[in-house]
Amino acid sequence: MATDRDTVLEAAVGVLSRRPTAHLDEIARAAGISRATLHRLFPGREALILEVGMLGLRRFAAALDTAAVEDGDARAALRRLVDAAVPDAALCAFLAGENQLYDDDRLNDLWEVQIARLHALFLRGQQQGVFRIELSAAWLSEAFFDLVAGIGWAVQDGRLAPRDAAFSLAELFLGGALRRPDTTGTPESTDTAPAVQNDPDRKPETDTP
Amino acid sequence: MATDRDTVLEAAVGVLSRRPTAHLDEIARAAGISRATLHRLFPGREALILEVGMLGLRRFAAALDTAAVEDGDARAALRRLVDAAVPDAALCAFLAGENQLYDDDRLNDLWEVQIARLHALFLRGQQQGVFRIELSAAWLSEAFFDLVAGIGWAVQDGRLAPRDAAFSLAELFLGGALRRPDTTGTPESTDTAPAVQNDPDRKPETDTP
DNA sequence: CTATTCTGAGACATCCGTGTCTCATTCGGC
DNA sequence: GCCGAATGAGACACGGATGTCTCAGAATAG
Repeated sequence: MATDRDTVLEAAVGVLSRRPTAHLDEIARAAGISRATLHRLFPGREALILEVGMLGLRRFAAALDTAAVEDGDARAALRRLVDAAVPDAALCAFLAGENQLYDDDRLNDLWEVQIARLHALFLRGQQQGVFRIELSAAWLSEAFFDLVAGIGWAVQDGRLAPRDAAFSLAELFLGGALRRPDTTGTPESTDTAPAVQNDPDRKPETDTP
Repeated sequence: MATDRDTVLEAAVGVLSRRPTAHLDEIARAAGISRATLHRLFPGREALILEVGMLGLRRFAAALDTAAVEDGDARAALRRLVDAAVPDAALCAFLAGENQLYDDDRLNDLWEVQIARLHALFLRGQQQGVFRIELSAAWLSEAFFDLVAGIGWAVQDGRLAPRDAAFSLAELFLGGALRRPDTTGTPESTDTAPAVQNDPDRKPETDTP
């Protein structure tokens, strides 16, 4: 069944996102299968890496879809995207580290499309007056993806609790590190939760001890 | 002379930060030397990688020193750190991607020390009321380093102009992506440059076309 | 100008990961 | 309980990167 392949791919990500040069032995062990079965599922290392990348891009594209980033207020859309993308942050971490070494056309095209959607989101937000215009939309896109990857690494290594991931990402990226001098009555607290309290309707996610 | 070694190491970073599996041939060519000379300078691949990591950590430690992150207002200290660290962002990008695969004690110890200094800076800033306390100092440290690495990648690939690097990093990290509803009269614009203009006294850096 | 040192180019052996094979064992269906 | 399919374990050859060597040419000091 296809689920089996995806399970193996996710296990592979867990190893490859931290050590791109990991041997196939290690990946197979992490997936709980033998090297022979790994070879039966994927013709070779190159094919495995490619499929991991494709899985990551499919997940990120799905996150953009479920978040409906093309609709409505850009700030709310970004918050939705954070919630949708954080569960697959490990995949994104892998993509962030390895996307430049691919030379597969399908994957590169898919990558460009997703980045363009992210870019469009920030551009729209700037036109709406929601996002700052002093920072280019391209940089906002890239920095957002870098932080998603950082979330993935931090969660994977146990430095960040999964339940804090979405909040940490959204708050830092949207509001920055500086404490707001006075959060009462700021216009941006009208339709979203204020910066100083947790978003109550984010899903708690499973803890990984 | 030792400068020669560092020159080779910087060339190696330019290749390794994007492709950790690059062959020694490629690294030697990027450094403008032959593979034989590369072997004369560094006993082997492992030693080369290790020295690249050590160089990155030394540079980052030097940036922490010159920025005097232990002194004064935390926000101003962070801005100084940004200016000091951005020129070596490529080194930091390499460290961010590879620091977990080292098992050298010297390097790991040095790494821990620098991260602790960064952590202390954010903790101090939180105690001063400068940085937000809803985000843990550990996450702020990690996210900051991730963004420095992102700056390094973006500049290296030509997606971000070097002259915009420090500004983009400082503004996004400190202020976030959301447009401030009203920047006039905020206490945080008293001792540092306002958010919307570039820092005039940062060094311009050479453009890489 | 000469001698010393350093560098580049190439050849060579070695090591390690990969890809493929076979065979015993186990799981699941009948 | 029997049979087929799938899996795991191991062996083995291949390929490529690495490490080491030699030698010719260039650079530099004297």
